[in-house]
Amino acid sequence: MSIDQILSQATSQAVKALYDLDFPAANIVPQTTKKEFEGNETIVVFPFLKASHKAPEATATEIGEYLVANCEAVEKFNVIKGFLNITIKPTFWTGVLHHVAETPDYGFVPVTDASPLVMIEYSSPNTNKPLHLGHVRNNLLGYSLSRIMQACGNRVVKTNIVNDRGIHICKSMLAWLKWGNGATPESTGIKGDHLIGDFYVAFDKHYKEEVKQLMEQGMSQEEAEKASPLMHEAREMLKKWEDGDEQVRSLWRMMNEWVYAGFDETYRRMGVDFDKIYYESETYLEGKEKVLEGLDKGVFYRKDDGSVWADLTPDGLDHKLLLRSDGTSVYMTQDIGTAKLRYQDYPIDKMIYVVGNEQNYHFQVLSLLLDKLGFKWGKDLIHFSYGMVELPNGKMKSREGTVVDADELMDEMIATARTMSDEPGRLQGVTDDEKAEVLRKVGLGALKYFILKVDPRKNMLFNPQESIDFNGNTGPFIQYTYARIQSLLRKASDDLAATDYSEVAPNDKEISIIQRLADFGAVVADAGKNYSPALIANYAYELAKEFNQFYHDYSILKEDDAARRVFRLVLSRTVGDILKRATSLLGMEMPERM
RNA sequence: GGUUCCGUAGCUCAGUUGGAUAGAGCAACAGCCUUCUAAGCUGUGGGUCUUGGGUUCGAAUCCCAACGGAAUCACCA
Repeated sequence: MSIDQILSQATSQAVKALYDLDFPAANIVPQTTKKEFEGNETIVVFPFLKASHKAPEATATEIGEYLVANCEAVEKFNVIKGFLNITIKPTFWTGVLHHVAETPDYGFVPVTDASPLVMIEYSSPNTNKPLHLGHVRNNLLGYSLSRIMQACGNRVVKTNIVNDRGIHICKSMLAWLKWGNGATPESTGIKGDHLIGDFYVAFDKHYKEEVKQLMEQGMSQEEAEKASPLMHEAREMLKKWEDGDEQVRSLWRMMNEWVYAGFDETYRRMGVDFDKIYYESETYLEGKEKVLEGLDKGVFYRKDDGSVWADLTPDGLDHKLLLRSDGTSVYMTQDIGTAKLRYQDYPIDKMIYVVGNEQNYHFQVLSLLLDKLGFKWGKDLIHFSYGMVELPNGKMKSREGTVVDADELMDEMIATARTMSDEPGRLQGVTDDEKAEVLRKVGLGALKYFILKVDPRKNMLFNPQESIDFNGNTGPFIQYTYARIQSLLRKASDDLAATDYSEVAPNDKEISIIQRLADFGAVVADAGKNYSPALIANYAYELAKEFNQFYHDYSILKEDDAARRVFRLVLSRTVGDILKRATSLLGMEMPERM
């Protein structure tokens, strides 16, 4: 049982004994005492005043006296206004440290076959261009979330729905046919996804040119866009694709393979993966049946022109189109189809979609529709809605060339890590391979932490000029702290298990670190409940920071008292363990030295 | 215009079932490498928590309104 729980229960008993007040222990949440005051844990007594009929100070004092008399862990207390500051017996904290240090997977809830099954959809790229900064945020959030949900005791299935069909792919294909001269990733040495992206840009360039010329001939922009022969050809191609034209299909397959090879490489570098990949080309027809089923059941209705709609006005929303008058699917229909397939494949208890906040409305509607169609997880599906990544001069626009490419970004991060590590004395005596590995971990760690430390819901700013910092509240700072601890442990010759440190009384700084270590479980649970990797990131930073201060204040290896020395080494090792475990939830890797 | 989200230091951000004097990092300035890793540590300066009401012992946090910003509101995906 944790200290918090002990105090909650004891306080609950105290108010019952003193004031005959039934106050559930679950509603009493002790807080860590602020640094300016003496004590470890603080209980706010204002809620008990009505029952005690006494002033806040008197009430707090009475409860404090009760706790000292009846609660084993409590040493003493002091009262300031309505705040009861409790000091826990120092050796009690040593026991807490021992518990955290000796519990494998402390803070993680074990997963069994009976655990709820959570499916997380993330990434969801289009196959006509390489991944950019926006995808990076999506991928990192999605992957981190999957780790967190797993740590909270869920079976997790990571899934990716690849948008591999549609007009955008045809644009790239058409451009390749027209101006590609048979270029392949092999012949050009360009990564497949980038090659396709280049053709997509080429199409757009020529198309814009065409529109411009048509407008000079007197058309309005709208007319010109409609009349464009290029766009017309692209649409023709899409039609042929849908009709299963073998030439178009084989070209499509070939180019998609190039893109997938490129994506795979990017995913691998980023450290994300998937358990199941769905392709829209295989699912986009599936939703129709489900919609017609809904039509039969009377949850949808048909208009005179044959189109099918859902009336969502009772839910405060609008009417939503589900099938066009020609019977074809729209975006929403496809998502219903994918939901159907997924539910056939897995017994899903909870579905999480990691998709940008520009689609909030879409998912609000999807939730209602899936619920109406009888999916048990439909009503409380989670749209993990994250904010846009903005650049100093506004949003990223692929057409204006202001995108930050994912591959380039990772390269730059690693290059920056290299210049930092070139300082004399750093990473000396390690092989080039090991060094490259450290640089990779640090560069990517910086990127991951930078993205994940901010509240996912908020838009965030990315400044490529200033790039990402490696000092202060950053991933490398946490990695550095970890590397330092490993160095310390390498130098400690003691057998850590041999010396009994249970009688060591920690000082304030040490208690503070132990408190934080013990908090880890609660932090993981909170992160899972709030779907927030940022909580983990901030926790890891605070822990690393506190340890760094501690590290500077004490010469651990030169400590004369053997028990104390072991105590500090165990404390250090445990901080390292927890840092590693916390950052693994962010997809970060810890280097043993840096 | 409807709906949703956001507004905290010069900048980027924490602050989560309402708690004590609102915190970090960056940037600026002043110190600390003969010591377990200086990607570090210590110190200084920096705030009308957008504004105005309300709820109460107590509000950055909850409610209402205004202002400012973002997203969305297609027989596009």
